[in-house]
Amino acid sequence: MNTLAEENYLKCIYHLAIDAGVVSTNQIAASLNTRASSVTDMLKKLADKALINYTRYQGVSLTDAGEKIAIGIIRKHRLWEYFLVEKLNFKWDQVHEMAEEMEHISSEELIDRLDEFMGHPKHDPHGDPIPDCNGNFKSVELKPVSALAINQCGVISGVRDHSSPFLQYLEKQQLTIGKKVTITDIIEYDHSVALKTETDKEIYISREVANNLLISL
Amino acid sequence: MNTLAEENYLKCIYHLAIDAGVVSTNQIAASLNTRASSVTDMLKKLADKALINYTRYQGVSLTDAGEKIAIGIIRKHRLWEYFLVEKLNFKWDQVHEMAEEMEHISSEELIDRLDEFMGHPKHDPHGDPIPDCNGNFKSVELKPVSALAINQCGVISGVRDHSSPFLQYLEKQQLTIGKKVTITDIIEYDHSVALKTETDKEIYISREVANNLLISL
DNA sequence: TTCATATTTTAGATAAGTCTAAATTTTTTA
DNA sequence: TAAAAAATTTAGACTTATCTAAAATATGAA
Ligand SMILES: [Mn+2]
Ligand SMILES: [Mn+2]
Ligand SMILES: [Mn+2]
Ligand SMILES: [Mn+2]
Repeated sequence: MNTLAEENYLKCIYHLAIDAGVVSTNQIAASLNTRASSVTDMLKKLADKALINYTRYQGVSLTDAGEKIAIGIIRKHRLWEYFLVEKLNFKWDQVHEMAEEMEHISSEELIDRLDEFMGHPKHDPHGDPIPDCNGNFKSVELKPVSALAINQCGVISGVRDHSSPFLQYLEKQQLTIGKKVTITDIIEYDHSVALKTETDKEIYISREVANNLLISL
Repeated sequence: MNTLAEENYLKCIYHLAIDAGVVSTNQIAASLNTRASSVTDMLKKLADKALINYTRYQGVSLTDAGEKIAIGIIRKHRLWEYFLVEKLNFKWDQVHEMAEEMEHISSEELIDRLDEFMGHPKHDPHGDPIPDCNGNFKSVELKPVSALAINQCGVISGVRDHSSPFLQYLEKQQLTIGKKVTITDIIEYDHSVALKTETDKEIYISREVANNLLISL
């Protein structure tokens, strides 16, 4: 099978390609905290294994085989995150690093049984969709709070920033996945936003937070 | 922390030292399916880290620090095996290889919460004791069936051979952990043994099986 | 006790994954 | 469109963990 490093590169390329399509060497290097020269070395190896489409200086994309592997790893990552939160009572800001290790446990049968044990969850603790055992998942179009207008309402369904400080902040504000919110005000001056929760509590968030908090309408 | 290879060496030395005290280079090489020269290289590294006591040509033993790490890995291995059998419904012959990977997941908090989630089990699916979060466990003195006399009885509490074929065979014979058995006959000619279960079913096992099936009296 | 054999260590290579520094190619800017 | 800047690749080196072959040490049988 594939090494841990190869799996991490494939997953990284998959995530970067969601916005960009073709992914550059420097993007990968930045995302994996490594050097561009190291990335080039690995790209050659992945291209030899037919997991990416790669032409020198032109960036890369995943082949179908590469994408399948990447989605498999993401499935494992998200299922383990769900397990850690739902069964072991970790907070949503504590699980990512552990899942980074657990996503490389190789057994497919293990992950399928874990999936079944937890009742085939559709979303991980951060609202991201969990691919099924065939790699299928539907991604709902989400909008950042910053893209909404006054009086629009929706359900908190995802985050753009997965960092611990951001997630902890959201939890303290009770802005967690599944909560229904309505935009009550948008301050022109600094683009900060006022929200109302179901319990009519009013919460003010900065433009930065509004950019990273995703809503389904 | 320690690399995966280092952890595997420490665990291996721990297991070999249970019988022998001091462990030889060749024993480790045989157990890890590697070459004596590779073992020597690693022993130097582990000695530098003060995890083993090592003098050239004289074999090795674990230091307290090394033993603590080894027991921690064994704790993880056995807890994951328990999880796989009790929560994910794997058979006892299917879990060892998966646990070999999972025992290297680093988080201590994860394993402590897993332990709690499962109600602090005392033994893994093969009857081996699970160390607690301080590394403590009591190992009961077990005897192979081959060491018992006619009419002696006891409870199946462990196995010496953890291979899939052996465990599958035992399961088919319903000779599983916790079953109470009584020796009804010992054939002088080939040292095979006849056992009686609680349900008065009579089972004949070879000397080899009798050697690998452990009983607590 | 001595020598043949077994065990262990050393020497020198290899592969994976990473790095720095230099060379090359592409892109931008003037 | 030609130089400057940025991006990418190549060259060569390092670390970890492995290997084979040769050398060193220990062991045990005569
Ligand atoms: Mn994550
Ligand atoms: Mn997640
Ligand atoms: Mn095991
Ligand atoms: Mn076990």
